[in-house]
Order: sequence, then structure tokens, then C-alpha cells
Amino acid sequence: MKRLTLKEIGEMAGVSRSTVSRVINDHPNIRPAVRKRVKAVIRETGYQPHSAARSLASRQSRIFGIVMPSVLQSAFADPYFPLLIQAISHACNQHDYTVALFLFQSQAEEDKMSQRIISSGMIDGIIITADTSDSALTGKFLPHELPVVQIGRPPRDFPAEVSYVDVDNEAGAYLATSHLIQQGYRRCGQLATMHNTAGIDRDAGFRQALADRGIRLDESLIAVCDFTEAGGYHAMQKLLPQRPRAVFAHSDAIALGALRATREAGLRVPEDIAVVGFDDMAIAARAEPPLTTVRQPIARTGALAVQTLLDIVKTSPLPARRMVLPVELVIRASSGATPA
Amino acid sequence: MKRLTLKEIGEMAGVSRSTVSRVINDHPNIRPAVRKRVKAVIRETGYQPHSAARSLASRQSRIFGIVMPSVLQSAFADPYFPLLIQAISHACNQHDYTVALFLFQSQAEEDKMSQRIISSGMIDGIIITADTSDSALTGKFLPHELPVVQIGRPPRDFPAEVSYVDVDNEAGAYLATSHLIQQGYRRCGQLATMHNTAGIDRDAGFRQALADRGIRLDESLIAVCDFTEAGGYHAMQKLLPQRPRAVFAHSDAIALGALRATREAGLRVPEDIAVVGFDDMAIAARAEPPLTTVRQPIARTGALAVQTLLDIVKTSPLPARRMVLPVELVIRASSGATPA
DNA sequence: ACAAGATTTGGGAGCGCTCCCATTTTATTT
DNA sequence: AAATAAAATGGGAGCGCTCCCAAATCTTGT
Repeated sequence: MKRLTLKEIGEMAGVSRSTVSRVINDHPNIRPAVRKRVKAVIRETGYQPHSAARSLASRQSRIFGIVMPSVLQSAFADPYFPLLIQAISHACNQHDYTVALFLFQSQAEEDKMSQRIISSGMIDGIIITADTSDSALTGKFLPHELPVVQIGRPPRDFPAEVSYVDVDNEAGAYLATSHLIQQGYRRCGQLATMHNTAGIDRDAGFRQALADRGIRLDESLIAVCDFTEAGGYHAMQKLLPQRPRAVFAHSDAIALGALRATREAGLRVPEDIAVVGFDDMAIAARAEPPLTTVRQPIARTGALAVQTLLDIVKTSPLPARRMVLPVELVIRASSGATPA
Repeated sequence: MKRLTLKEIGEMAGVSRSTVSRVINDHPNIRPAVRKRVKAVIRETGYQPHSAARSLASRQSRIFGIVMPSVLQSAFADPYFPLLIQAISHACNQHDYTVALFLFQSQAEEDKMSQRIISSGMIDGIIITADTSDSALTGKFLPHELPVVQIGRPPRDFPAEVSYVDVDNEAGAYLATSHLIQQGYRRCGQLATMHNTAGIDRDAGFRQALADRGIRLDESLIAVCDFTEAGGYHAMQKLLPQRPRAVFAHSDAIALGALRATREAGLRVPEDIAVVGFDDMAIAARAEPPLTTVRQPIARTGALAVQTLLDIVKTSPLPARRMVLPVELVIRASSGATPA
């Protein structure tokens, strides 16, 4: 089964290779009858243009890369990343782009690969999922002509302009915390992540909500942890002796850990302690009790990142876009609200 | 910052583009002094060969694809897949291959993309993670000259020869069940998945272990579920009235659900019911109680799949390889064993 | 019916590399 | 030292496409 070429398709349809190329690339100025005939031949033969030849001639690979620095590796198990990748993949499929995945396990790997990504021409654009407050990776990619979009905002002191797609973490945290306060809880704690911009913003929203209600924050009610269930569990164990009446967890996984720690301490949720999470993963609804949480639009985040890359590819440079998507509070039993 | 080309590198090093090409591709018959000089120029300039040009001329893309059919989409949240992808990615990085990820959300997407994958020449080989007993996807890819490796064995009645990497599910289940029996439990149940070859094999191992000890299997002690925590939870709730003394769960996530259901029923693990899982995910060790489980070598699975693809690419056709990796029982508290 | 213009089509050139053969250089043998 | 073999290098051809310009065809207005 030999590869078919443009020329051969052309011969079969009685036109030149240029005309076939025009049909494939949806150029105008083709007689409808010709276009139809060519399309028929393409369909019958199952012809697919050779992608390397295409890339070489057009200087576009139609491949977008997702990079994930070594720091995030462990977090890959968090359902957030699979969902994000799924969303990105779906958006790429729809635009006939292919997704290349770059996971770096070490600094050396990261250096070697980023060099390749930047200057082999294999990648048309790249989505960086670097939620850490150290944006070294982004800095490495930015100075080149390669389109870059970051997921999550860069740190405030980040020197350069980056396009990014973020969710409104601060508003989400504010919403969650305000809700707890409205439920009558005043002694609100936080299971916070902190080492990433999302965590920093969520912390800010949490504090603002308390401040706006004139509640003085007891700093001992904040426990720092990573984004895992285990992290939430241990942080909550540390927090329990301070007797919080409610906690805002920086992710659903953390909240789940908190639920477990609370249960093991013989306390009930929400009667003794109210819990609110962040993400609205599928497990949140199935938790015991079902988790009140802040829903973030992961699918839209991915789609928007891809769209931005597409826009840059189409119209080149483009001033950096900062996109912040709204979030939504989903009220369930864990925050003690009587369901409406 | 214009792209450098082979010719330019050649001029800088005082040699022809052919010589530079030879240096880059590690050909023999280059004077050491010349090789060194060329390498120096490459290093200084950060030159990277243009990948499309390379692919076009060499007819190799140095890209491997991972495909995941729509059926598995939901399972993507299971930590197994992220770990597998990580392993594959790592192996590819080491061999200067790039990973393309193809997730299909619908049949239409699947059809369109597989056509592209098969005949655009963009992909040198493909790893199919189709653990379902319906191997339609594999069947689609196999008849072409594209190298294919499947993760997990194909169904017994699968007509064609496929290379695959599997773990010894049957032996693992046998080990787990035998262990339970040795701990003195005779009334052993199973939280089984069944709709995939792994599940079928694990079921077989479970049954064999009982049979070998002359224990008659009570079919009501088998509950079918999917690979999720929630699935395990509900299946276990169904099983509890049958009063099993031990259960073998087809995954750690399932086992975790079983643990939760058991705890909620006011029973203790392992005093009232022993539980064994499968996978040995990180959470298994941190479960309460720590989970006895069957460890499967996910990293090796991924590495072996990549290696097989590399071998096929290098020496073409190659008779189908069936690789079954050994598993290992990891004994923790949930099966009632006193740690050695 | 004919010129002028618009639309459609064909083919050359070139993208940056690898492959192969011819040529040059170097090493080995007599 | 010449003859021969072996090693090292250069350059043409071509991978299959896109881009662009020129040629061919079709419109339209008079």
C-alpha cells in the first residue's frame, strides 16, 4: 500500500497537483464541479496529505505542545490535569491540530527538550501548565517566536508579558468563604496551598471575605498543604486542635482529606465543622457528605488556551491576552446549608 | 532570529552540509577533528535540525502516538493512566522521540483521527491503551504498516496478531487470593470489573486460587463494578449482606471504596473483613488501614511498549511480541497479616 | 463580436533535510 | 615510490507539499 501523493490524486481527478492542494486547503476560486470531483477522489482513496511535507512547505506543523515541568509531576495524579489535557486534546482535534505531550522528569530533561521544542519547528505553539510561583519554564519559552499560553496566571513579579488563561481564584475563594460566614460560621480556617499563584489568589479571597465581614483572622487557623488528599488529611489534623468551625480547602482532594480527618476525630460534617472545597470534581458530589465547592470551568480553560494559540498562529504576535474565567459556588451538604 | 540550516552550520565549520548531517546522525567515517569542530558549532549556535525536513527526507517522524478510545475517557481519572503516560513519555524522551496524545471523545472523532494517524505519516508507531474486551480500535490500526503495541492483552478471540505488553493479572489475583486464604479467610468475595481483559484474567486467578484450596466459590460473593472508588463503594454495599470475610478488589480505587463501605457499615478491616487491592498506587500505602495489594510495574509496562515500537521501527515488521510482566504481592495491614 | 477584466488552472521553485554516488583524501601494500 | 584499497567528504537528486506567477479560460460591457 504505497503512499498516494498530490500529483497522483490530481491525475485521477484530471487536474494538476496545485488544484488538488487548493481543494484540500479550502482555497477559493475553484470551479464547484472540479472541487467536487477532487473531493470524491480523495474520499475514495482515503488520501491524507503527508504531514511532514506539508509542514516543511507551509512552515506550520499543526501540532501544539503541552508542557508540564518536573515540579508538577506528582500533581499529575490530581484529576485536574487529566481533565485539562482532555479539554485541550478535544479542542485540538476539532481544529485538526495534534497534541504533543512533554512531561519533564528532571531538570536535564527539561533543558534538552525545551531547546528542541523551541527550535526544531516541530511545534506551532505551546501550553504551559506551570502553576508554580516560579515561572522559569515560561521564561525560557517566551523570548522566542513560539506562541505560548500559560494555564494560570504568572507570578506578579514576572517580568515579561505572557498570555494566560486563569480562573478567578480570588472570587471563588471569596464566594466560598462568604458562604461559610453566611451560614453562621465565624471561626473559619483554611487548608491552603500557597506555593502557586492559584493558592495565593485563593488565600487573598479568603482573607478579603473575612475582612469584609469584619472578622479578624486567626492565623493559626491556616494550615499549608499540597494538592493531595493526604495533604489535606494531615493539614486538617493539625488544624483540628484549634477548633475551627468551618474550613475552606484549596481543592476538592484536600477537602476530602479534611473530611476524613474530621470523621476520624469523631466530629461530624457539617454539624461540628463545615467544609468547602474547590474544583467541583466528580468526587465532590459523591463525597460523604456531598461537598460544597467552587466549580471551575476546566473544559473552557483548555478550549480557550487552544483558541488563543490558534489566534496567535493565524495573526502572529498579538498583544498578550489575560483571560480570567468566572467560577461558581456549588452548594451541597458539607457547608451546612439546607438545599433549596 | 532566523532559522539556521545545515548548510549554514557547514559553512561556519568549514565543511559541507552532508558532513554536518553525518555528525548529527552519528554516522561513522568522520575524522574526529572534524566531528569535534562541527559539534562545537552546533552547540554554540544551539542549532536544531528542522524536524519536518528531517521527517520528509528520512520518512520517519520520531513521534509515537498514544491513543485512548472514547470508552476509556472516564477512566482517565484513574491514576493508572497518568502514571502510564508518564512512563511512556519518559521512555520517549530518552530516545529522542516525541509523544503525541490522541484522546477520542466520540466515535466520529475516533474515525477521523485514526485515518489521519494511519496515513499522514506523522506518527512512527502507536501505543493503544485499549483494555476493553472490544478491540475495535486495534483492529483498525493493525492492517497498516504502522507499528502498533497494545497495553494489555487483546481478547482471546481477537483475530489478528498484536504485540502487547500486559501484566500477569491472573497470577496477581491468584497471589492475592491465596494470601487471603492463607490468612485463614475462606469466605472470599470479589469486587470485579469483568468488561476488560485485565478483569477477566483477575477473575480467573481468583477462581483458580479458591479451586486449588478446594474452596467452593459462592457466586453471590462476586459483585461487578467499574474501576472507580464509587464503584467499589456501591459494589461492596451490595456484597456486605452476604457476609464475606475477605474481598479481593480489582483495583486499589475499588478497594478504597470497599474500605469506605465497610467502615460505614460499622465493620472493621481487617478484623471483620480483609481487603486486598490491585495496582499498588501511592494511596494504597496511605489508606486506613494500609492496603495489601498487588503491585504492577506500570513504569516498566510503558518503557517496554516504547522499546518494542523502537525495535519495530528499526528492524521493521517483526513477529508480534507478547510480553507479560510479573506482579508482586505487597502485604500491609488490610489483609490481617502481622507485618514481618 | 471583441477587448478588457476577472476567474481558474498549471507548473516552477523551494522548504531543509537524507540518501547515494562520485570524488578527493588518506592509509596500506608491494 | 607507485599502485591499490580504504576512509572521508562534497554535491545532486528527491522527499511531497505550498506559494507564486504566468497562462488559459470564462465573464462582462460595449
